[in-house]
Amino acid sequence: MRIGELAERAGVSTRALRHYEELGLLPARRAANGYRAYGAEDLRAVAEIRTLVGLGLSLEETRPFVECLRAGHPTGGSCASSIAVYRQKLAEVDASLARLGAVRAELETQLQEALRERAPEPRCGLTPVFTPEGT
Amino acid sequence: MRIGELAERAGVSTRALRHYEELGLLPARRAANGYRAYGAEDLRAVAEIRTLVGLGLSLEETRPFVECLRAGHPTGGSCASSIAVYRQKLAEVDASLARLGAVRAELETQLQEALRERAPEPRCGLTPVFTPEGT
DNA sequence: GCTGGCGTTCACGTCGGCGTCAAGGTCTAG
DNA sequence: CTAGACCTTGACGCCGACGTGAACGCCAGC
Repeated sequence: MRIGELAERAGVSTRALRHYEELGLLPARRAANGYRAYGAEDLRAVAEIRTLVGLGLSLEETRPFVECLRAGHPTGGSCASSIAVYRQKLAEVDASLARLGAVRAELETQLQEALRERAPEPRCGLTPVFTPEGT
Repeated sequence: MRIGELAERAGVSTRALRHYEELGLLPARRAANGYRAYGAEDLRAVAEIRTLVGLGLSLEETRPFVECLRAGHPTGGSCASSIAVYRQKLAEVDASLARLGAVRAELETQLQEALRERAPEPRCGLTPVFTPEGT
């Protein structure tokens, strides 16, 4: 399989594949004419990369997984280094969630405060009034 | 107040202040010698910017707030355009929270699955064993 | 006058993950 | 033979928010 086919089957650009190769994530055999030659295991590797990137890992962070696959393990997550990355990422995501939750609360507070300032005399008991600025 | 003092009092770099000026966020008066001259309202503006950036807004998104301040309003959030940004940001944060929650769940799943693969024969009933790879 | 600490503008570097040319080589079908 | 569809390497562009350095001006104190 050449780079175009792999790209299409993996749903990525050829540029991306070359980029992965530059990073050493996806070393390619070469045909006699210099064209990159890929196999099914490479499709597997690219799929693993895209899945993990989709979960928020950087390309560098996918390296243990890809190397794990290349080492013959059934899944990229079977190795200790991959599991360490999972744990670390999980911790990072938890931290992000906590921070984002706090940010959300603060945004909500600020918004309500701003709304109070702009509506100093709310007419209670009336149905909500259409306010063009609120769009 | 010159740029160095404002930078120190606001807790940002002079480069950042010049960057804000480039963006038109922080126009500065000039002294006779060409030095930028700032007042208390500029300190206020920079504080507003930093607070909002801390909440995840881009510099561009702080523009309505800064202009609101400059227009003489008591707070940067008093204007309709600022409130719109608040609402939009809140929606974005909610989306991020939802997505990040899903990602967290998926990471957790993958981690557990990976752990199961690596420990096919758990010795039940024993106290947890120290596993150096799990660090 | 000279040093040192401020200020000025200009402009390139950084980080990640590629996009997008440019200039060419390779192979296949007509 | 030639078009055109693939491939190659090399290298610059992009986004945001500045960092960093060069080369220079301004001003206070000694």
